[in-house]
Amino acid sequence: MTQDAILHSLIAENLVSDPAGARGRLLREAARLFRDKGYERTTVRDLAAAVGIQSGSLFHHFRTKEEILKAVMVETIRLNTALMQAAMDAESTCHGKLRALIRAELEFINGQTGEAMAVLVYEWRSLSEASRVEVLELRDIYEQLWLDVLNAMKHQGDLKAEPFVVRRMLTGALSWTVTWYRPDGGLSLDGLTDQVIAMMGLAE
Amino acid sequence: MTQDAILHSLIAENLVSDPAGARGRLLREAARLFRDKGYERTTVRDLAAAVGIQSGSLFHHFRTKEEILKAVMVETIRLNTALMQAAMDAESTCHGKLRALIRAELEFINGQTGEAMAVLVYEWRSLSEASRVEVLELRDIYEQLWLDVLNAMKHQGDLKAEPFVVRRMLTGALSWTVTWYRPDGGLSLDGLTDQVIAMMGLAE
DNA sequence: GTTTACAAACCAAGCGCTTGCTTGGTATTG
DNA sequence: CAATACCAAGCAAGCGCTTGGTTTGTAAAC
Repeated sequence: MTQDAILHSLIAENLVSDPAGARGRLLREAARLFRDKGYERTTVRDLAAAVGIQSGSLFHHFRTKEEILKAVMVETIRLNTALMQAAMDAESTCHGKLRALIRAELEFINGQTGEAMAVLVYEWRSLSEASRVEVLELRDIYEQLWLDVLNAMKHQGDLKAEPFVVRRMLTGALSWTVTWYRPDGGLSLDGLTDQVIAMMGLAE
Repeated sequence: MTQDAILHSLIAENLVSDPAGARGRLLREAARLFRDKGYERTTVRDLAAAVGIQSGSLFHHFRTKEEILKAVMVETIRLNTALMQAAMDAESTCHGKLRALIRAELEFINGQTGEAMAVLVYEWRSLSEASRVEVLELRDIYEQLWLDVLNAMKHQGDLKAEPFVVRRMLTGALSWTVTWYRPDGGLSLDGLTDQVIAMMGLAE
């Protein structure tokens, strides 16, 4: 299944919004604004202007501003979990799977869904308690993909540190790339993935 | 020089505020509130209430709310740069220096200055352009300490990846610990430092 | 050792503005 | 001809910050 096929099957199941639709376009703009200015600094007037409607009209699509934030996060996790699962399944060895996970997450963070990923990582404080629970449940599924691979590597002796610590370190390290890495610079995404593998002393 | 001696010499030079004074106490509470709720969600009324004064009285000490944020950041960098320099100077080998840097940064993030460090890392978007320049200048000094050590290790062959990439990965990984690591749990700060070294394949 | 002078620290009140959101009505679409 | 999508206007609340006046700490003057 191609990335595009995965996206469209999720759209068909109503798990993510069609980026071409009104709702999808709003979520895309919202992600960009939330990342650039932060959720609190982004006003409903900003959001409305970004898609060319009046601020009041937003509330036909979402009951509250926070619901927009939650939707950005939920849809992003759903899509990226599916994409990541597919990327991992294509590999046979643990080493290959780990590389696929790192590569995929770097792509999420620095590619098309980058705005939304940054929001997911850095704006969870702005979620209400209820929304937080909902988002965390989805995140646990995503995280389990990582832990399964890292645990296997630990058993094989390829990994010296504790898997859950390593995953958390990688979460921080990879998400932080959004603040400094530019895909159009001298370092490609594959090159960046190589650097992470090398930093972990796993290069062949 | 002990950590306490370093702190007091900086206070004497008027580079950081005495934590016992009115200004110091406010900055401490501000750091806590900014970390817990974010800068935007924290109101001047929150800040004033935290130190037991009226909101308007804040503006005798700081001209704007943003000046409070800047002060938290600037004073934190100044203190931590001095502490880190001292921790590094106490080591002779590159490996020892790197461990000291990692250990020190983990301490900054998860210790007493933890609130302020989290603000420094995650709230820079709320700074005005002018303040940002000022803070970045101080940060460059701090970062150079890391790069010097990592460059030396690269030359010695202990490090396979690019120093500037490694530093940025470590920045993300270490600062992210604030979201999950609890010093009173089963893992000590030294243990956590060991995990980082092990993850980099540098354990002996 | 009391008085006087003065600045720093603070309070009570509130101004002007922006915020998220509501309302009542009008196009547009199937 | 209903449902959906939207607009124009604005409300109530909360925001950063200002203002005019009072308390408090301190140190010289008597």
